[in-house]
Amino acid sequence: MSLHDPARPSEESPAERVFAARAGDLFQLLRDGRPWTRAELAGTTGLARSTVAGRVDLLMHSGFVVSVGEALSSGGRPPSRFAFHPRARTILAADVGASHVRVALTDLGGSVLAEERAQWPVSDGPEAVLGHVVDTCGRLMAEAGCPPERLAGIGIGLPGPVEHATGRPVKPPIMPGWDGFDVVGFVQAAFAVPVLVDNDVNIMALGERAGFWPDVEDLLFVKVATGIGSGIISSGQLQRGADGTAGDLGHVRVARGEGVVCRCGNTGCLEAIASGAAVARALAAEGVAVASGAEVIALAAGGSLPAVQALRQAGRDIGEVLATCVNLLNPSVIVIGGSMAAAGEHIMAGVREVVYHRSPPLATTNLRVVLSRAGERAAVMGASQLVSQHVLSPAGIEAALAGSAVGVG
Amino acid sequence: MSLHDPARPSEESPAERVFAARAGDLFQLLRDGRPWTRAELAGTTGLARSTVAGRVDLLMHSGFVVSVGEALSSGGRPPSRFAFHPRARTILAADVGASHVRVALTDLGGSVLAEERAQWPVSDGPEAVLGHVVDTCGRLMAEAGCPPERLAGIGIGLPGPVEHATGRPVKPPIMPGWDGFDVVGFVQAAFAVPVLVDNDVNIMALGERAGFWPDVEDLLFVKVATGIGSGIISSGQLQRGADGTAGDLGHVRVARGEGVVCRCGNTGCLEAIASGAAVARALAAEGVAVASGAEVIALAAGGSLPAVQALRQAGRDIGEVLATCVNLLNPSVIVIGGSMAAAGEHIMAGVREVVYHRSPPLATTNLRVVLSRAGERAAVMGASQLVSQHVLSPAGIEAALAGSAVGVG
DNA sequence: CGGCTTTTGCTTGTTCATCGACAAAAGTGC
DNA sequence: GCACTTTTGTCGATGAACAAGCAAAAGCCG
Repeated sequence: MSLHDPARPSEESPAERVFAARAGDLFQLLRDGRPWTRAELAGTTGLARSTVAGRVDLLMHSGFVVSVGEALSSGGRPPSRFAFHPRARTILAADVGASHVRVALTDLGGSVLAEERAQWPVSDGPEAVLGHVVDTCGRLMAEAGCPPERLAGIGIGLPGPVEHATGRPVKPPIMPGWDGFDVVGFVQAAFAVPVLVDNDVNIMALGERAGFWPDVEDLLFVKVATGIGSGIISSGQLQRGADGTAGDLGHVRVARGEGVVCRCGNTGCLEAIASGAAVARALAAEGVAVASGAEVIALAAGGSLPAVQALRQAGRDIGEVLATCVNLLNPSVIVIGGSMAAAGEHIMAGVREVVYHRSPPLATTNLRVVLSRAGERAAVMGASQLVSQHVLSPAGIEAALAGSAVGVG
Repeated sequence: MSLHDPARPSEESPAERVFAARAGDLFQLLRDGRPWTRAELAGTTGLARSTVAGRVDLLMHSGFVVSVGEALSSGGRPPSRFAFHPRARTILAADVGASHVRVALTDLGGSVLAEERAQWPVSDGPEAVLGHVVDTCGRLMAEAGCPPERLAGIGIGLPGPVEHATGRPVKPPIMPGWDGFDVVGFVQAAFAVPVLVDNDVNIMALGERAGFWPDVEDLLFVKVATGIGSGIISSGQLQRGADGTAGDLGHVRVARGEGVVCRCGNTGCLEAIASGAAVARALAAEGVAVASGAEVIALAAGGSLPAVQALRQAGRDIGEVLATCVNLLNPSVIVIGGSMAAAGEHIMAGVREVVYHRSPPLATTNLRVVLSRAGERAAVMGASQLVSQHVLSPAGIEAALAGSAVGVG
């Protein structure tokens, strides 16, 4: 802040210390993963060395922080260094898609330790699907030799609107039987740990950011697959909107879709002309034998000109909507993900072409439009992130410290 | 949170108290304006009565809280009640428009105590315009008999992109000479108080929310005047985007604008067909003698059918873009403001027509599209809010308490 | 190999916030 | 008018957090 506040003339010694009152706050400094010495911590927080030493002791006993050898000596005894230990606990992350379920075991840093994917239609209903999730969770834990008390929490992504606070799906269009289902309760019957649920696109945005854009405060993740959706991170925070339906790009109207009927009932929706299914349909109408978005991608990879052109056009259509998003949200990174992102540069070229042409110069000088780097793992990474955000927050650490100290592997 | 955290079995007495550690935090409870008794505060915070009593004493000495008589006795000594005292300090709020300057003196609750408006083109440059602002500020303070030490801060809205953190305009299109100007420094040379600067549409959103939608977390304020812009409040927080240009609705492409050249150089911008100037131009081309948006409104008020139709069409065009915003941001309230909002229901009818037709049912069941209630005062109310947010935050209150205690009027 | 430097662990004393109790104040109800 | 109830302000006690000081440990440097 560049503000001048006349109330405080110059004596700042007591006010500066407001910072790290508890061990949980001190831990936030260590979360960056870099090793710290006690002296460095004392210096940046302004706390006494003895205080810092006590806090660090506490954190090391809980296992969240471990010693990582010594730093170079500067003429005297070398300082010992320690850092956040992501392996202190594990997280179960589940990505429930329209027709598949992916479950991963990750550490607190989001690194995937084990993973399993299965075909499983979400239309089978919550008990069946979540039953499978719970089974797989148990199996992954057992195989990895991870005792239950090491489990920090479970994150779950669902392919529809979710009321994040309660973890219940809200009138999801493609999840029959799931409306209002108590996902948290069901899962906690098997694992007595925090369970966090969110929309799949939202957690993909979280995952992509946590893994590859940690310093970006305004990021838009666009999922292009059977449908089209987005997760919005503004001011470093996931934005869910009033009803948890924010980021619904699929049913935004685009000029070129005029007259095309969408599955939502309206006409002109982006999804009706640029989703994987829509592109395949358009090509099939031209006489090209394709039945799905995946086949279009395969064709384009093989050099088929119509397929390449169709993908590029889909990119332009998406870009049309993204240009509006840039005007509206002014993100610094737009990430294109989802299964259709496998078409790589074909779609990207179309997106970039329109976005950079249609957006105001001030908002595009710092704008990057990139392909997802997390790929298929974006969702489980995000689900893991959802949990680690919760568990590693100052309050979460305090709670863990107050509870039993769990040993580290 | 409905989360089950096994780390804490049942003994919650020390953890519950984490809440209100300082007087600034306790003050946040009192900010609602309702009167509280000490017992109520102790009950909701879990603090001891004696502790609460001390905090309240501190706050009353600073003047931010005053006694407001006694509550009804329930058989014993009646409890004394106290509440936030908005008159404890005053705020200067300036709304710099393209061709006018409005300066208001408000209290901490945002109530306007005195106000002055003058024609003053922003193109005269920062020294001239801000010189006028500072002069007017001084005059308002003197006339209201407000001593300098009662002034809590100054909020300023400017008609262009502003880097909020530094208070400097960033390449503003209609403010020659203002690019990068140190607004904060200039004003603080005259008044040694916090000075907060932001985009005018952003503060209008803040003002509308603070005054009329205090409980709404997701609000979109749309200003329709010479240009078209918006201020976005998501998760209760003003969203400025990566470069401070978020909410720029004016240059979003709309289908009906195809081929119409906008002042920004692109074609198809919303502003080129739906702003006050654009509507007037369109009517003039049809042979109706109008030169400005204000004249169109006057004509429509007089019953001119072409004017009414033109306004309604502008509403539809704006609604087209707002439907996209609803998909993207899922707000619970959209407020239409700016000078063209004086056309009232003509524009609103068009907006509602399209928004409710084009947006998904889940996002519109709780959506309200309303006219600005703050009207011309939205900007100064928002500027005031910008300052009060800063000053009445826990940290702000702590700082004020640490400084000198100022008497109350 | 010994002096020097730097970190570390421990201990001690101080400070500060909070709590609980108690007596005075200020009402109600009989 | 008196007993009872409820709030209020004050006071001492408790306990946690913190800063400072000191000796030991563990490396550099000559």
